[in-house]
Amino acid sequence: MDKDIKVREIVRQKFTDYLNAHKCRKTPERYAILDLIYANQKHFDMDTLYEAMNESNFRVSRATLYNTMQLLLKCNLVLKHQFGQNLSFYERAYNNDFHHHLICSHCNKVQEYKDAELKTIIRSKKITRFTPEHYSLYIYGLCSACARELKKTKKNSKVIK
Amino acid sequence: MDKDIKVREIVRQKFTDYLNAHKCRKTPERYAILDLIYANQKHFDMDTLYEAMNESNFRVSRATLYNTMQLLLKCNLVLKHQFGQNLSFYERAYNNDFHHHLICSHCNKVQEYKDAELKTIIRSKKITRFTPEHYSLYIYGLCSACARELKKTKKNSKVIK
DNA sequence: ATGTATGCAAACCATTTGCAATGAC
DNA sequence: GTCATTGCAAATGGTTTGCATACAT
Repeated sequence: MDKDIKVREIVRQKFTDYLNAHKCRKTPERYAILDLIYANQKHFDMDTLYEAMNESNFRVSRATLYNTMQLLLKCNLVLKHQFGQNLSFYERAYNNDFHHHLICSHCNKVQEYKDAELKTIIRSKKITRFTPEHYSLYIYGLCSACARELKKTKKNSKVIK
Repeated sequence: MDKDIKVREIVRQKFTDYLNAHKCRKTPERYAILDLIYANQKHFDMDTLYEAMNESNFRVSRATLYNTMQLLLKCNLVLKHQFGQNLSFYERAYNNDFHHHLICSHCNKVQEYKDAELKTIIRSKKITRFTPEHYSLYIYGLCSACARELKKTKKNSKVIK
């Protein structure tokens, strides 16, 4: 798609600007990682990205992956999420359909949740002595499947007793 | 304070209810951990809690600490936060002055941020196929000290060039 | 030519696990 | 007495680090 190519160019440019401003080298590894992240849409973890990089024609080490990810986080091209487990999730930040996250505290499933009103209100907040860059809203609770399952279990245990 | 003792009794009761409902044993270790958490007000990490437990007259192992924390999380007496680093922070959840979190992406300092309007709006959201229990809003950005420092650095670098 | 970035392997460290001993029920 | 829970020490696994080599500048 035209749009995807355009996005790719824009984020490459933003990355270049950041690397220049911080006197970092513009290595092919760094751009290959950025490209792969922006070629896909969804959340990913480091292991998935590592595997995907290896399957592509550009192999990088885990060290480089972590190093690059720190740069991408610093220039706000990637967002990092931790949903209570010890695994970190990432997602692209530019041109991303903005959303919040619903996390099931029973099965740990994560769903995206879009709410324009919330987005607007949170962004409009003026905070004294703090300059916001981005934010994450995590809503923890029960997904419909787990709610159903738990209700069933409860009913059964009543019958048994 | 009277109020603190009352809170202590209430959360102990809630914990007892949970342990009974799940046929878990009511060990002194578990109550000692709960008491210590509710004797203090602020955020803490596992290491701090472990040290504090050891300094108190009730020594527990790290294994028990983690085990108990999982129970306290499940019965919503404790909240867990991860602010991007690999360290998890916790705070008491009952009778807690509800707040959001401002995280400086430069120095990683975490501040509490209270906003009644946000709280009300987020809580009022009806989400299809999801039953919310609690939520976390993390706002990332620059704290005033870092904003000032960065401005200064920028100015200096201009002068030098 | 210089020194940053890479790959590799080892180190790190918060958290988890296995197991024998303890103690709640 | 039974079996969940504890403490200990070892294992786990995501992330970081040290160092020699490669390569962007």
